Parts: sequence; C-alpha cells; structure tokens
Amino acid sequence: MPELPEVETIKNDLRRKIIGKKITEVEARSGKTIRGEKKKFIGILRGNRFGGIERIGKLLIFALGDGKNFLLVHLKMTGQLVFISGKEIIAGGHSFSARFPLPNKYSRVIFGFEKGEKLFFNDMRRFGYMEIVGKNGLEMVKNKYGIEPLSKEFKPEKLKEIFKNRRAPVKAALMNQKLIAGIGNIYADEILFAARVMPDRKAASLKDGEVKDIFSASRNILKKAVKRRGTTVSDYVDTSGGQGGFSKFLKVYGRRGEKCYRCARTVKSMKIAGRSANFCDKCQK
DNA sequence: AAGATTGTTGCTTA
DNA sequence: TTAAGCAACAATCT
Repeated sequence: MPELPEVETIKNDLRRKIIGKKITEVEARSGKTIRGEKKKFIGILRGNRFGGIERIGKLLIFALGDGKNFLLVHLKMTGQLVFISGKEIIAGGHSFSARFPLPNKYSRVIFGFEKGEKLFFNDMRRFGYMEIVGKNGLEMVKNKYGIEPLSKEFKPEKLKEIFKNRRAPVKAALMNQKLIAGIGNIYADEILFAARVMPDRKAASLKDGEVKDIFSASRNILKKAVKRRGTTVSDYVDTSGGQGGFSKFLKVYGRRGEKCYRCARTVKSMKIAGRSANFCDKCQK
C-alpha cells in the first residue's frame, strides 16, 4: 500500500515528468474517484499546467499553473499513477503490477498532455480520490497532519511528547496520521521490529531508550525505503509501472508463520487498531 | 464460501 | 473535551 516512501517516490518521479506541462485532456471514467463536481474538476484542469508537486503524509499535492488551485491525490490502498510518453510501446505481461496495457479497466482518471503523453490514475478498489481545492482548502487539509518523520523537526523528544499520556498501542500511535504523517501498516511493523518493541505496548509505557530506538528505526527504515523506491506488496507501482525495491528487506510484514530472520522463531500476528500486526515475540519486548 | 486485507472517515464509546 | 475502538467502504484472494 502506498505509504510515505511510495508516495515520495511518485512525487520525485512526477516532478521530472509532468511539471510545466499543459493538460490538454481530462477523462474521468469514474465519478466516485473525483470529489466534488466533475464538470468543475475538468474545467479547472483542462488547459491548465502542473506546477510544483508536494507530499504530506500519504497525500500528493499538485500546484496548478493558475496559482489558485491545487489537485490533491490520495492513492489509499490500490491507487497508481502511471505516466507514459507518446512513443512508448506498452509491453504486455506485467499483469501483477501496472496491469499493462493502459488504459485498463481500473483506469479511473486519465490526463492527456501534448505529444501524446498521458498520466493514468488507476485504482482497483476505488478508495482513492482526486480533489481540487483552493488555498484555504489546502491549509485545512494540511492542518490535519502531524509531523513529517523525515523532517529535521522530528526529534526523539518530539516523539516522546507524542507518546506521553497516550494509552493507545504504540503501533496505533505510529499510524495515526494526526500525530505522525505517512506511516502505515507495513512500515509500522518494520519500525517496531527494528526497534525491538512489541506493537501492543501502550505508547505512554515506553521507556526513553525505547522511544529513541523507535525514533532511529523510523528514520532508518523510511530513508532506506525511499532509497529503494518503496515496497510493492500487491498493487503499488511507481510512475513507470516498476515495483518497489524495499520488498526484499521486509523483516516481519506479511511474514506471519515464517521464521524470524533474527532468532528463527515463528513470526506472529495479532490485531491492533483493526489491522494485522506482525512481530516476533522473542525479539520484541 | 466466509473471512482477511488495507487507509481513512465518521460514529460510538469511554 | 479528548482519545480510542470499530464499522464501513471495494474488490480480490484464500
């Protein structure tokens, strides 16, 4: 699922691919994907250009050339943004990932640029959305997000403050977007394994050393995952349809019933905050 | 064939 | 008032 490293990868790639380009066509194949009025959405985008691209948490923010409007894109679980140039020959076969050729039955919104370039928003389960907001709307959205874990403002003391008086399991706190922006199920499991902390520990019960370990693990794992262009578990692909390279570094996520790489005991799982949490109860305390 | 899966929202409960 | 738990959402896989 796209979390911080995956969305960051998409942002960086799309900056090189679409900034400054004029949107000549907008095709909306799914009404549900577009929030607000579809006509207005298309009206604002057609003829406009993509300016800068930012990310906050798992949300992409495209500034438009008119200086007034912003396109928000959330991929939720199965969203993909795939860019193809006009000449590109789309090879078959990648059914697992990008489901080439494009468009396919999951292509919900398609942007056309000059010279035949296209950007596809594919989303099998239609949880993802696109929405146009103005400056005020953007501020309101931004205010809902907690600290960016890769920013320099994120420090061990800050994490300690976040965990203070919090009765929720530490895993729920890590995944709470209002507290920390961008961590989802995959990276929460990996961070807690690296920090050797059990996911069901109450956040407030953690000792300073454990908080520091979680802080360090967050930085290390998220940085490495960005460097490896994210994790592909099922649907995530980058803007070229390629898979994330962090998948082979996963230590516990999706490994329930398999042997822990550190101690060879069986990786366990339990439900926390309505989600599966994978862990090793020998390595994590 | 029912249950698991996943991120976010909004409702309910504490 | 604030925080935490949970159902709902869609589609697919096991």
